[in-house]
Amino acid sequence: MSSNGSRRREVTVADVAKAAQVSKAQAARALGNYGAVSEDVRGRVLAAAEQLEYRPNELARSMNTGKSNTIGVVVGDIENPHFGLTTRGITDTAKKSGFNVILVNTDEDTAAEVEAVRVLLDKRVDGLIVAPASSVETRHLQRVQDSGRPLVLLDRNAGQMDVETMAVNMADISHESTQYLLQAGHRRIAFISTLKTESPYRIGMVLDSSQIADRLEGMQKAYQETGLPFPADLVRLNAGDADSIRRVTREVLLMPDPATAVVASDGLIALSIVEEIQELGLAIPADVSFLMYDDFAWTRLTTPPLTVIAQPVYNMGVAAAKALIRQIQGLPPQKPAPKFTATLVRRGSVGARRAVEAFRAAEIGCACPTKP
Amino acid sequence: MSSNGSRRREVTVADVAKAAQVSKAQAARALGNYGAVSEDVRGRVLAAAEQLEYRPNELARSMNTGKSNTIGVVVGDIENPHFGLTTRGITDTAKKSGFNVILVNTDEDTAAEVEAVRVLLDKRVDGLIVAPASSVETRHLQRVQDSGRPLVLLDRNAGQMDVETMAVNMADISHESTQYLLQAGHRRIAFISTLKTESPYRIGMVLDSSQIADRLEGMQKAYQETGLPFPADLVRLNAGDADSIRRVTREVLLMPDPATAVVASDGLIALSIVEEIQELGLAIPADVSFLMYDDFAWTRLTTPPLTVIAQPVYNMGVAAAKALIRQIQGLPPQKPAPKFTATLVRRGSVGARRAVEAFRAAEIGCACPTKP
DNA sequence: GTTAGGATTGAGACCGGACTCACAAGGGGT
DNA sequence: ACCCCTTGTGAGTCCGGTCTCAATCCTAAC
Repeated sequence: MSSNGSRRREVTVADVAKAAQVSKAQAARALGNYGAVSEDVRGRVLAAAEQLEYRPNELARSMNTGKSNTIGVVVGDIENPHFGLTTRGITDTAKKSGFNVILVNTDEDTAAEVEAVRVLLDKRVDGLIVAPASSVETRHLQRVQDSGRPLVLLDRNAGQMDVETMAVNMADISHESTQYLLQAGHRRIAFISTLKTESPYRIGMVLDSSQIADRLEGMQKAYQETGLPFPADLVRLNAGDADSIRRVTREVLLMPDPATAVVASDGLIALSIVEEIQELGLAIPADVSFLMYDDFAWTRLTTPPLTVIAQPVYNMGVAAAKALIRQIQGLPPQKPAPKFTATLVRRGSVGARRAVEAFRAAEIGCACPTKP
Repeated sequence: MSSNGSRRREVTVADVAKAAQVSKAQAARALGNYGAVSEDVRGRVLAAAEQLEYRPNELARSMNTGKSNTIGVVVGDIENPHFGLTTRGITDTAKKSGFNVILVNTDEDTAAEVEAVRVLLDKRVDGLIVAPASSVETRHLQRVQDSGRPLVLLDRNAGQMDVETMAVNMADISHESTQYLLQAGHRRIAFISTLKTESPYRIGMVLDSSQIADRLEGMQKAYQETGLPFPADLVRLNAGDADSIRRVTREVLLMPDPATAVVASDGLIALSIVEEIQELGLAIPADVSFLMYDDFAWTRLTTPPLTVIAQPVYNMGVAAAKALIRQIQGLPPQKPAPKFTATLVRRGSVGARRAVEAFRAAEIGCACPTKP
């Protein structure tokens, strides 16, 4: 109905001022609610504004206040409910303080992350929350700090940078859950992650992700304490897509000395692993024990319900946003930095180790010739 | 070279111009890559920019180009993987064309949505993608249209507004899946949704959500064709939180003439329903058949795998972003408006109706027999 | 040797608000 | 009546870019 072709010029303070027969300065004061304005003028201006459907141009406003009331959030993958919930925590909190969120997805690609940070900085966001893809490549984050723009990290830290970081202590929970598996009799525990690396894992390798590094450290510590050798051959990284996750799962379960327990690095990867286990005809936990990071609601619906490592993801999002906003407002960081602890939720997917023979049988019966 | 202490003033074109010993206009041309600039000047300017680590202020740029290269996305709940994936489709597509995304969560609250739209408009986004909470309260969307700002809707339409809308034909798929359930012998089919309404459902009621309305229409049509009465008493709305979902589930399954099949309106609600069914000691599909909207990976992991209505959510996100960007660039809408069809994925949670007596038994002696 | 015409260039006008400054008017104190 | 101080007000600057316009160069054509 209305002509949309010719975009009508937006109404500005000047227009309102003219309509209210006052100076632009007065109109601005009345609308911006600052300075001294007589009741008479205020009334006329507000009426005119209403009449003309005036809406302030936030861009212009941001321009000379230097505040955009917008924060940038850079995550690896919103599709992953882990980040979905965290994002929810961030946006909920941001909204309460009048901030909007520009969300950028990096697909865990550092180059994309660097670009994202640059663009957000160019857009003059008031601050950034980043779940860094790499804990090593951190120059871009350092640049954010240098420019004096507030920054808060999520999930993983960035080298030895001194930044507020909202993350659980992965080493501890990994240690605890590995102990749990070891106590159940497992010796061959596989750890499968999407983390991209140049070469296959070997002990002592420097990993790009502090989070994964910590988890492996926790595992090793548990093994060490028990005096058992750490099965580094079962640490499988680079399980990027569903196919490679499934292939890796097959490998660790069908190899000569197979894994008797599998740990999934996140909720997305877990889906493919469990599917593959089911497809191999193996039963959880009778044949293989299973443990995953992140507690999603669906993990209670499988048979058996899955044993998981629950992380307070929503709260971490909330805390990250709060910390960032505090920084933006120039307040000092919260006195005792908030600590987040993950908890091992024992449900039913971890059982006692079974005799290896069963696996051998499975291997032979499957007639799988794959062995690189 | 690197920063000294704190907040250095941002480098501007003027600074670069001075360093390169040219006028501000020339520097701007060289940097903005427009107008005529000699090789000599271009070189000096770019060198100076590099040297000073110049970064353009996108705010200022947006201000007089009128383009912010940002689109606003307003959804009900990012936590819901349905929107998570859609959002992924939107951001992926937007990024390819150089657009950023400001994401706002409304919690399916119309007031919040109105506010969100206003704020985004004030921020001068180039266009909006909205999954409207209400198909009735659409003044704010009309206002977007009137202002000539591009708009694309997701999932649900808005009254009789003429807007590009990316959504599946819910009536059709609902009709199809209801037929499927009816053919399996089910007569008492429950439909549970979070949709907020003033009063309980009754036939002919005007619903706020076109999507839910269409689904119910499809169900009714299927019943009508079979000459069977539509069990309006089993349509349960307002199942907002986990508790009420569970309560409603119990109600429809334990009432005198109980439902023999349950349809979950979305993937989030489905979790609680299935959990409650399991807790009641009922078996799927032996005791109750189950069907849900949205195909999430985890639905393949339950025993039995769940029968679902798969919607091309990612693609709808992609299409919405494409359509919006097309509008922003002033191009005409895609010739044949893209059609999205949902598909019924028959897995294993729908079975033949069981004798009602079984339910009576379950109701009376919920000394729930543990399943095999 | 001019001269037309395109390539370069700098000054300055915007964009739409926020904010500084100079100045007028009104009230109170002495 | 005089001075001080608190409001109220408009003109104009600024933020950091884009873009117009007129002036200046330079080179090929006449």
